[in-house]
Amino acid sequence: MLATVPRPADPAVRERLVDAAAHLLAAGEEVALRKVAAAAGTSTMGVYTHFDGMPGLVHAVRERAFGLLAERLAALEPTADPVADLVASGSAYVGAALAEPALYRVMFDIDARGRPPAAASMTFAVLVAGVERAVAEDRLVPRTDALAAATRLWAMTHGVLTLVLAGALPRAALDEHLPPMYVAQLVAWGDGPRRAPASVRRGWGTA
Amino acid sequence: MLATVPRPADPAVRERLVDAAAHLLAAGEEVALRKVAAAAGTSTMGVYTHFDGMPGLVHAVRERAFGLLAERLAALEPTADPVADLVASGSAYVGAALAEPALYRVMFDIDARGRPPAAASMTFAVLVAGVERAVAEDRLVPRTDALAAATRLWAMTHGVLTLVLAGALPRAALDEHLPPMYVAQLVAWGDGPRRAPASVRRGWGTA
DNA sequence: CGCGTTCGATAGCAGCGCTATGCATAGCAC
DNA sequence: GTGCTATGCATAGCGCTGCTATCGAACGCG
Repeated sequence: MLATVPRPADPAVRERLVDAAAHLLAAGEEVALRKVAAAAGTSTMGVYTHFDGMPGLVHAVRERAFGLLAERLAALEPTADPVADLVASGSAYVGAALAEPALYRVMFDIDARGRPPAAASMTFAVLVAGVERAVAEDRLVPRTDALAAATRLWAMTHGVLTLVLAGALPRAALDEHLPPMYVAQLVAWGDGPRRAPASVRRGWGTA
Repeated sequence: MLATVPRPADPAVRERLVDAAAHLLAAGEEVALRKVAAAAGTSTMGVYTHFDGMPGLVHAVRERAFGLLAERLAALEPTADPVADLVASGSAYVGAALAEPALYRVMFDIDARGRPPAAASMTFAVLVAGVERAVAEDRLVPRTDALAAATRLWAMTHGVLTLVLAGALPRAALDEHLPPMYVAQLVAWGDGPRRAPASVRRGWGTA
């Protein structure tokens, strides 16, 4: 039958391709097949042996970006105040996006049909853990589970961020709106639970 | 000097080009120069005489899309409850985006260097008017001006929406998260004003 | 009517992602 | 060590992209 063993692909080439793509992205240049290959010191075929064409390469870049973001968030030192820590986490998230806007765009590219990379859930897990800690210390509005609260914080941050990156809102909107949004969303300043009226509760997505 | 008058460009061609582009977008097909020109029954040059190349055509499509969205929102009949009207407005916004996801993507394409089209501010103005009405009837959290509240509602909706469109959140997230987010953000269920602690107030965007 | 000016059609260019082909090489059998 | 095989990687080419140079035709005015 099959007697011999295939020649292994060079992992360094793969690494260099992802590096090159990320570098082009950070430099604001277009991430094109020939450019990436040239910058990685290889030929265009490497993108097809190591990845599944350009979409595969971009997916790898997103994977790495989410991994780095998760590390960055997990590296934040927790303080005595879990709510302040959530805010710091959000601030770090925004800071990372502003530092490399093109990378953030690719990470959440709406056209990316492929499901978000595995590392994305790791990033989200960091946020959920922070919310759970705040819940454990009774700092949040009751009746809101950690997963839902984390999702909402994420969506709010992402919403303001993308509008700023798209130029629809000025950069100052981040400082102006995100803090009060966070507060209104999750912090209970000593008062009780609230319920939404029925008119607010239905008719959003699936009609 | 100049004695004669230039031959006028046919406005119908321009119209047909925008139509064709929007139709391709709605059909999920790629909006390519030759496809648009063929669908509009003209040549590729029309895109350069009526617009400034493909980016210009796309800009025109966004302009039209924002205009239609503004009309759609303004057409909602106001009820006695301004807060419920705001919710209905948000629901209509989400419905429009879900009906034509590709169009919504183009409208808020983060790569669009050109500033958002003029019609976008008209769409936003409808939302601001709704919030102002709620403010006038004392239905909102005090200390929040209408412009800021409208911006936050917009950002929240846009955030959840884009995450859903990107596949990062299930479609059910719209129904699950947006209503409580709206409520937490703007409705005062009979209690007083709140203030964010200093730790939450700084360090977001511009550090 | 004739003129000037612009529209819009055609052809070609550089670049894109992708694939078919060819060669060199890494690993196993002996 | 030697031969074989399967794979990684390089090259060339295809069909497509947006864009531009060129040119004939249509229009409005004097």
